[in-house]
Amino acid sequence: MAKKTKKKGLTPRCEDFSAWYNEVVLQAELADYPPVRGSMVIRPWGYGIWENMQRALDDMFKASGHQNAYFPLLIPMSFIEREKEHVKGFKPELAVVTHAGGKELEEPYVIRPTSETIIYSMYSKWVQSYRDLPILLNQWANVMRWELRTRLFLRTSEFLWQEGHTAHASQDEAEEEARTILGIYRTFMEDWMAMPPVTGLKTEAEKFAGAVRSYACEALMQDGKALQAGTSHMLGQNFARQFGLTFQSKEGREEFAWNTSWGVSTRLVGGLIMTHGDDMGVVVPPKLAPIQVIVVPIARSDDEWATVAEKARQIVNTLRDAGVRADADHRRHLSPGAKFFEWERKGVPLRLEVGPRDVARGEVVVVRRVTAEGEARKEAVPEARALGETAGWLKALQTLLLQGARARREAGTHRGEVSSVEELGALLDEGAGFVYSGWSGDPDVEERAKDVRATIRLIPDEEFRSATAPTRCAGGGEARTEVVWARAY
RNA sequence: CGGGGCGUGGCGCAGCUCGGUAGCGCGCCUGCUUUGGGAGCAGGAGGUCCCCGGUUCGAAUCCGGGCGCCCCGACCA
Repeated sequence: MAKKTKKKGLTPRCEDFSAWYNEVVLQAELADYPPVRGSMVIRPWGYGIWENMQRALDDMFKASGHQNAYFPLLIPMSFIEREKEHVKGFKPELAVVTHAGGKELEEPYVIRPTSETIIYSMYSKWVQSYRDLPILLNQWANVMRWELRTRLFLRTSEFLWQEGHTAHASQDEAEEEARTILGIYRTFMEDWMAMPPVTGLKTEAEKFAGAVRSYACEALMQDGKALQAGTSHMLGQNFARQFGLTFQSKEGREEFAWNTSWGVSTRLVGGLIMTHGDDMGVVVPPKLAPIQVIVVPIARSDDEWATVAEKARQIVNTLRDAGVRADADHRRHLSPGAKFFEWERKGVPLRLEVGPRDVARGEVVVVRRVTAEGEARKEAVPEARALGETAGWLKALQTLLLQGARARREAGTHRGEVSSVEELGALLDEGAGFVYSGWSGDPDVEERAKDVRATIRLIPDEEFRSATAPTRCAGGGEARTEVVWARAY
């Protein structure tokens, strides 16, 4: 059996993480390559995960006072060009529509790489007075950034995301909004994805093009690389100035509004894979799994099949009534073993096996996709108990995944004095993921750190900072702040 | 954008050096037997060999040109 597993299994993560990732995405049927370079088809299993992410996030946005809206795919080129830093950041990766209706357009349209410009131009129409503020909108959309090097979910030319865009009457309020959203992202990543990020502020070099400040969630993947998983920007009045987004204040003065924008994308699916996946395949946290419990009937004769299939249906119905996303695999042309492998590859958290023996004994065999230390992977339990405890098992699995990811993040975090770029590079070479160090604030250090492929991921928020602040700097100079270094996706 | 690799049934590949009937594994279809960790046997379907041009009696194979994709590095959610 070991031989067979080896033959049909995935490239082990320790051997080639990148190959493992590509294989797992294809073999778990999360996504596939379409005939268009750099883009992807998200298959039902992958899209199901994304839909669950969307639902959770959407609920959180709504609960915090945001509404959804939709803005156009095409943006006049002149809009993108209006904010100086913004255009600098995006110009190289724009896809431009120059022809339509059989004619060359007078002004080309860009396919949105992000929607700040068109949205704030609309806000300027809608806002006259401070009474019209704040505007708290979000849109679920696709965007396009012409990427040179792409990877399924992690970086594709077209991707799906949500982009929130808000306008406020004061800087404080905008600042608070940006921080609130960062908190929502963090909560979502921890509670739903079981992917605990570090949060903080981006450096000038790493911030969003056009923003005053960018905040981000950075998660540590199993291979020790950091993934920027969500960003929230305080845009100041940069866009408001360019698009005439003004309002009359209580005092009667005309003022520019303060904006924020924030987003997470289908990249999160990639993060999920690289956080929890193992050499058998994907592991989907129960709260995001399109199918939480897969019931596999096992039978020899047609008679047996009739019995177990009926039992499987009953179990599925009972679980569904209890709010569990359950399904049964009634395909008869596949052996049970083949089904086991398939659903494990796809990362379904729990499997219930129902064979003639089990039915006779009033039992089912429960199999966990991941187990805690000392916990049985497979056990036969009375059917009634299984049905009663499924919700609890799923909850425990969710917790277990978060604990595991937390432990890996801690194990991959290096704290202590780092006094040179070379030392930083050595630490990363030795397997460190997040390296905390002091920083002088000099962008030149960031430039030099590129030699060891390291970037400052964040100036971490208070709770992530080291107990004793570092005194030395990764790149020389006086330590003014603590930063988190990593090699990043 | 630089470097590397690859384009041959749905997928993974061999064949190419040395030109001559297009092959293997998996998958797929049919039938029978199976089913508690990737089922077995028998029969069967399925190909503009990436494209264009050249050489040749004859090109998957040799020559020229193009296109596409994947992987590794610099920039980016």
